[in-house]
Amino acid sequence: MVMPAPALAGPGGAAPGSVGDVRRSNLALVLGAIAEFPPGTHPSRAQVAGATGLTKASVSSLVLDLLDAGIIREIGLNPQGRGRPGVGLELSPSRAVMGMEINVDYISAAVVDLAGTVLLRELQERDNRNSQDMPVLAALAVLAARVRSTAGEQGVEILGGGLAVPGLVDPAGARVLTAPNLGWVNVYLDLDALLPEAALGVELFNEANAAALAELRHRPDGASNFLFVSGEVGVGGGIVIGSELFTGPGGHAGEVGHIVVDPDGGHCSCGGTGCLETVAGQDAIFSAAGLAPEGGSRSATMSALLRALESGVPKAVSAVERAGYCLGMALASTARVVDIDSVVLGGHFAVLEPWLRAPLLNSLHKYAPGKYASEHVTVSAVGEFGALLGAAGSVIRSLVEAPHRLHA
Amino acid sequence: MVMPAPALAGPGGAAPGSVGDVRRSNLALVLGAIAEFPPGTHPSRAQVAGATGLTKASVSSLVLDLLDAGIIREIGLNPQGRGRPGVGLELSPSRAVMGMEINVDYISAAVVDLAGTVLLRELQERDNRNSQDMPVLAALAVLAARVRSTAGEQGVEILGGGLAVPGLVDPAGARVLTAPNLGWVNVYLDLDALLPEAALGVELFNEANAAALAELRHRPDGASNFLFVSGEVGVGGGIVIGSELFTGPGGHAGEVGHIVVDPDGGHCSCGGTGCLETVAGQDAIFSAAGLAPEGGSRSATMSALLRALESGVPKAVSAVERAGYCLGMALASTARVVDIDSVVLGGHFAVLEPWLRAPLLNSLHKYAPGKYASEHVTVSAVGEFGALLGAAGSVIRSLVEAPHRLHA
DNA sequence: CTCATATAGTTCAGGCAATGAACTAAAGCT
DNA sequence: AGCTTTAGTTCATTGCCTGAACTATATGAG
Repeated sequence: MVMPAPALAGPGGAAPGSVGDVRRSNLALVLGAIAEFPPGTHPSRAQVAGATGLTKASVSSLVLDLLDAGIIREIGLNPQGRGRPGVGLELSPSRAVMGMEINVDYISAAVVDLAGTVLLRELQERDNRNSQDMPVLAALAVLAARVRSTAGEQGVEILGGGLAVPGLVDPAGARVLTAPNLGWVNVYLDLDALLPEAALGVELFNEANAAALAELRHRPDGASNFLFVSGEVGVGGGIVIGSELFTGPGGHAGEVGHIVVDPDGGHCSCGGTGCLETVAGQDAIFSAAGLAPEGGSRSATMSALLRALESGVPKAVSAVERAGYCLGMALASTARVVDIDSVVLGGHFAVLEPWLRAPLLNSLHKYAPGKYASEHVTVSAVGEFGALLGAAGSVIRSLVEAPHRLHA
Repeated sequence: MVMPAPALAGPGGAAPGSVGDVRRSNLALVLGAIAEFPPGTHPSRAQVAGATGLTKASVSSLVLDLLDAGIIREIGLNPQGRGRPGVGLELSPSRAVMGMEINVDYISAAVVDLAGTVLLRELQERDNRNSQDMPVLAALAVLAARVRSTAGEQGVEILGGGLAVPGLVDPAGARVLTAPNLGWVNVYLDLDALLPEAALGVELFNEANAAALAELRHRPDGASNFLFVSGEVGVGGGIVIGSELFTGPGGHAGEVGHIVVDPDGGHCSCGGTGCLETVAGQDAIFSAAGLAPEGGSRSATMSALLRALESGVPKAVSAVERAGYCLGMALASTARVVDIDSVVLGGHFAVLEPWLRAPLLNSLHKYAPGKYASEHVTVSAVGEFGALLGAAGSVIRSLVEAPHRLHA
């Protein structure tokens, strides 16, 4: 397949292109090629040249810049059979990024190296329901500082961070627009306080979006177009198209939890009616299954639901079946709107998949025949740490795509 | 606002950037600046330099290339008050593109100059229902040749063309995958036969997508994010985000006609169940209104429907109200998936808007409160020639974005 | 009428980045 | 030991943008 001709500036972007942009672009190209080599194998400059289409001379020069910036390092030799062996190149293991998460029941921070490996992870239980933002952020800052200093003792430098939050966010403005389960509305987060003096600062992400990005990286099938649906208290989603997160014009695309699946249904927290969330959200499933969400923690209730399903309690089974069926309707509509035909189930959808799967497939077959093959309905590969990994991964990726931001 | 840093090659695209790409990119930047100047005003090189951020020297050189390629021309002088007057630049009026359309009841061809003005238009009635593709294409080729020669007599050269078809298309493969109302399934179209030896060849478009692009250009409010829904025999749609058509990974995004609005509804031609099209497509509305679509032409039936609405025939009114209400549900879901909050109604939705509007707004308010303001629900500005204009406009735009394709 | 001023557009030296060819380096094979 | 093969570097060349100097052409003041 022929690659599209590169375009320097978009049609709207009135940025003039100069020769320096070429270097920035090629720097990213080279770094990307090194990053995308199968883990364990360390490409030589010559291999990078082959992969990128650049000449050996250019690659040598670009690699030098990346070495100077400390983003990559040389490691060992790489015999190719005959001839002079190449010098292996890899992403520097002493540079890393911090993934952070604020969720309803906990806060968490992890150090992820540039290759995507989790070096350290700490989780701190904390009831953030209807919490104030300041204390939560302060607690997270303490946690982050501790993890950071542990990493520092191992010679790992933190370049930047990503924070995932369960709610609608405005990344540019560092604002959480609304996070119903935290009780936050339009709060500004002082992100830089989380990682003082980190070279790249801290970026903000929606939880489901971040998790979708983590899936992208860790999918065994290597799919680059899919919808990630995350069942939590609410139902979130992230759309990945062409290995990119599709955020829509306002940055809030993929909110599949609020697709209408029951025109005559009940009210939703979003103000709408008959949203998927009112059928397939945790509270909805619990109450339809006859389990009280109030008595005890949410995870305890989930365990109770699983026990009920295993022993075949009719009310529980039909609650989950209804959720699966309605999820299918929402996915059918989504397929039509964004032309996607593969789904990854996360959150409680992953846990409930054995019971959800059949009604989900039925429903997909009924409402969008031919769109989703059964093997394209899969379960999350990253599990509950998806948001954390995705937030970190996204920051790493933006670094790989614009390495010139690191002094070079 | 700070413009995003230009990126030469995408993350996936393994195309190396060389210095020549800078020129290509800047060529497009300059041409785009000239094209986007308010019609009637002809910018000077100095003004272009100001608008693009390039130096006067670079602009002079780039403009020279564009003049040589015949894409622009110098026109008159442009006094700026004091000082030497600038030389006006404009898109060449003697270069044009042909927009073509194959629809159920007609074929059509128009010549559109680079500024987007329609110079010539011919429409030929023709019943293409369940037609063979070859004769239709042959008839269109004859029509196109005639229009082209008329244009040639006026000194206008046709650089390329765009063909809009009511069905799913594969533009790269020049294939119509399925066009239910033409009865076409996976037919290859010999597009180049339509405009032999045109410099840029002929591109293929989905009708609703092309119409969406035409809206983009002709919208009085200048909106750059909206959903265009076109009511025809089927219900088509085109999503415009950031002034770009959003096509999705497979190129078939925006098929809002097959969003599920009635889970217990009837079968749809797509194989699904309860699709919007089964409620708001022309045949569905006609039959719910008690009008026979068989007796007489479709436009006659539409006239009958309008008369019935004007005299308040209850069945007709409620059929259209139901269509509007269900359209609202589909738009509500679409808003959630792609984060769009503005709609343009085309096709019969535009004609029926006086009766559709109230139920549509009610439904939007109920299912997606706060998403669509009333003033963001508007009627098509281009009318029935949208597909034609959009197909041509898209070809023009791709030329403006890659002018180096013309010998230069 | 002439000269100062302001703006448009061109010319030219300088710098930067990629290229391709020539060259050096370091292995395996015979 | 010598040939071959592959990795990586050096260097002259080319292309493009930039900024400064320069030419061209208008208005307006004296």
